Parts: sequence; structure tokens; C-alpha cells
Amino acid sequence: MERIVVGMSGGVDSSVAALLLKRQGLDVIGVFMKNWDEKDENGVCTSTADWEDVQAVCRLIDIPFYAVNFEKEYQERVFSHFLSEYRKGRTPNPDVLCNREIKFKAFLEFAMKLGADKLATGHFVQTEIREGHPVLLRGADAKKDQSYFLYMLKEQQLQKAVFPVGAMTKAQVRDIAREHGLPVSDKKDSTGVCFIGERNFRNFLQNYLPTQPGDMRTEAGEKVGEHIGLSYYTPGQRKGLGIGGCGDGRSWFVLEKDLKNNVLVVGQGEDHPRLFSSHVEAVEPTWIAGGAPMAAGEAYRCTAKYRYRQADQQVTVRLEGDRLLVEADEPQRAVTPGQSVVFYQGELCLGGAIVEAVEQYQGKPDLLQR
RNA sequence: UGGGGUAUCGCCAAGCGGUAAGGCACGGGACUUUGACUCCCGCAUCGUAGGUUCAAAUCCUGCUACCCCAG
Repeated sequence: MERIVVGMSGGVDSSVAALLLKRQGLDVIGVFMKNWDEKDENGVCTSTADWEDVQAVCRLIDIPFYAVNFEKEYQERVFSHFLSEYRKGRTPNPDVLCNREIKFKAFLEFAMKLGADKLATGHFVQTEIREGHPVLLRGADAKKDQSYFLYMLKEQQLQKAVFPVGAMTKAQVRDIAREHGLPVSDKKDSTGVCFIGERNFRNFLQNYLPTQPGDMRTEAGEKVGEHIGLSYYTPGQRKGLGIGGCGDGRSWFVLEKDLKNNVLVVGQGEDHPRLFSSHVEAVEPTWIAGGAPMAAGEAYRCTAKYRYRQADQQVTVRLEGDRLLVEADEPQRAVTPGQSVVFYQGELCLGGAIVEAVEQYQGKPDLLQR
């Protein structure tokens, strides 16, 4: 009988994933991962409650369960990089790394040691074998599709992965959970950095990053406020600037981080032209199915997401050496260095890359024409 | 020092005798497996002390603060 380890978070999705596999008559083992050992702002270790939910669900559907700890791996492979990016003034996405390094590497290896053939999770994505190779497809529930977070996986990782709820909608998943009386059927979806959870992000970062106060200035150089350290802000951000009353009365947004002068450049209006860009240089491209889908130099058409849950954007991508030049048909708002741009061809998730540099929408040369 | 002006929520700002608009900021919530964005809700008795009036932020007087002009 095929043995499958299910990564269980204590949420509805992974609980239902385990349930479905069990009902298929497979040899299912539930495993809870603990990768972050710290109390939240209220001094409560939320992972404890999640672990209890996992146990309750596993007992109910009658599968064995374990907990593993990858705190060390998470620190070394995800969190250290996360902090180093912030120190450089960039805005990383720790969860895409977490999937590549922890869930589908360290944890996958652990599952294999338990004698598993496959590793299942509650992600809303689907896989398929095309021409003998596994590919990643969007989840059936467009509103919940999580392929954005899994674009860094490689074929070898995907090969071992199973996504039991990927073909369902969130509503269906909850229905199934209710039908079977799972105690987590109405549990709120978790958000926040994976394993670290929801918390005041600025306060959280302050535990790890130095504060280096400086000025907030307009493009013209007029000082309109003070910041606590450029690491604490990200392009397009509105909340937390604390500027009110001056200028034309509209809201202020972060336009740019001037690391050299430790100045946060801000501007007014959610439609400020400096907030938009069409050309992006992205690095560290990773492709799920083997190599790049386009030939070097070729202008390749596909769609892309510059952030999770963004509607598909039509883009032209060109591979130049080890970097990618991405031109969007429509100007994109607040594309951010350190974040990921993920590519799709229809339902197929091709892979993605890390935004390195952004060229402003107006008055810049066409990257793809060079 | 003389003359003039202004004082309304953290900031900007309506109100001009009838019982405090709005924007920004901020707080809370929603949304969300990153960070952001977005949406919803909340948020002042009017510098101070008196007076006039049925009724004052709105009129009068004193005080205080700030600004401008003069010198």
C-alpha cells in the first residue's frame, strides 16, 4: 500500500487533505512541523493550539501522527536570508523559500525516511504529468490558487508531491470538513509569514533589524517626515508613514528607498506616476519543468503575477544570460525588489524569478528593444 | 513698545447666532499562507476667563499664545 506523509498545519486544508487520502485507503501519516519557537505578542505560542488541532484531526480520521522540528533549518535556510534581504533594503518573500527549502526539501526528506512514497500538503495547486514530466498547475479555486508560492519547486520535488485539495474550491473543502465533523472546519484561514504567523510586522522586524532613522522627502527634496530605517518600508506602502496635513491633502506613499542617503522618497496620491513601472529586471529564474521555456533572446509571451493573488498580467519576457527582462503590457504598480514575479502559460505555472531592479514607467528606454 | 491679524481633532481645513463638514494621520476590523495595496468602521464641543442671548465655535470684554507691519 502506498504510504503518504501529510504535512499538517492544523488548518482545514491540510486536515481535509489527510482525510481524503485516508478515505482512498492509503497508508497516511500526519506530520506537524514546528519551525519557529516564539511566543506571539500576547505571549501565546499559537503553534501549540495548531498542534492540538492536528492531533484531534488525526485521531478522528484514525491516522498516526508526529511532530517534527525544523527550527534550525528554517533559521539557516530561510530566515537568515530573509533578514539579509531586509538589511539590503529589499522586501523578501520568505514563504517561497520556505516551500523550496523546508516543506519540499527538509520535510520531504523526513517523509522519505518514514518510508513514504509521496508527500501531501493542503496547498491549492494541481499537478499533472506532461510528456513524462510533472508540471505545476494553478489550483482549481482561482481565488485560492497558491502556485505563486510554489514556483521555486523543481521537477524532482514536484514528483513526490500530492495536493489532494488542489482540484477543489475552498468552500468544498470546508463542506467536506463539516460533513466529517472535523474540529477545524470553521477555523479561520491562517495568514502571515508561514510558521511565524500573524503579528505586527514592524515590531517583529525590530527584534532583528537595527533602526537607522532618516528623512522622508518628496521627489523635490522637501522633508515631510522621518523614518525609522529604510528596511521597515516597502515601495507602494501607505500605512505607517505618519505624514498628514501637508501637500495637497492626499495620502502619501513610498516611492523609493534611497539607501545611499538613507532617505525614504515619498509622494502623494495612489496613482503617482513613480509608483508604476513596465520594465523589470529579474534574477535567479527557476523553471519547474527543466530549462527555460524560451530561447535566449526570444521575446516570449505569457502572463505573470508580480504578487500573490494579483490578476494575470500580460507580459513579454526575454532571457538574457542568467537574468530576465520582463515587460508588462500594462504598467504595474509598486513592483518591489526582492519579491517574486511568477510566470504562467494558461493554467500552467512555468516558474518565476526575483525582482532585482525596476525601471520607471515613463521616459525609460525599452529594455526589450536593446 | 505702538498698530493690525489669527487662535476649531496629531496635521490641513469648513463653519459667520441655532446646537462641530471633509481630507490626511492614527486606531480597530475585513481581505490575505510574504511584504504591501484595497475595503469597512471609529475618531474634537471649538486657546482661556467672563458677558450678551431662549440659544454662541460663531457677538462683546479681559487674559494667554502665535503671526505680520512699524520702529
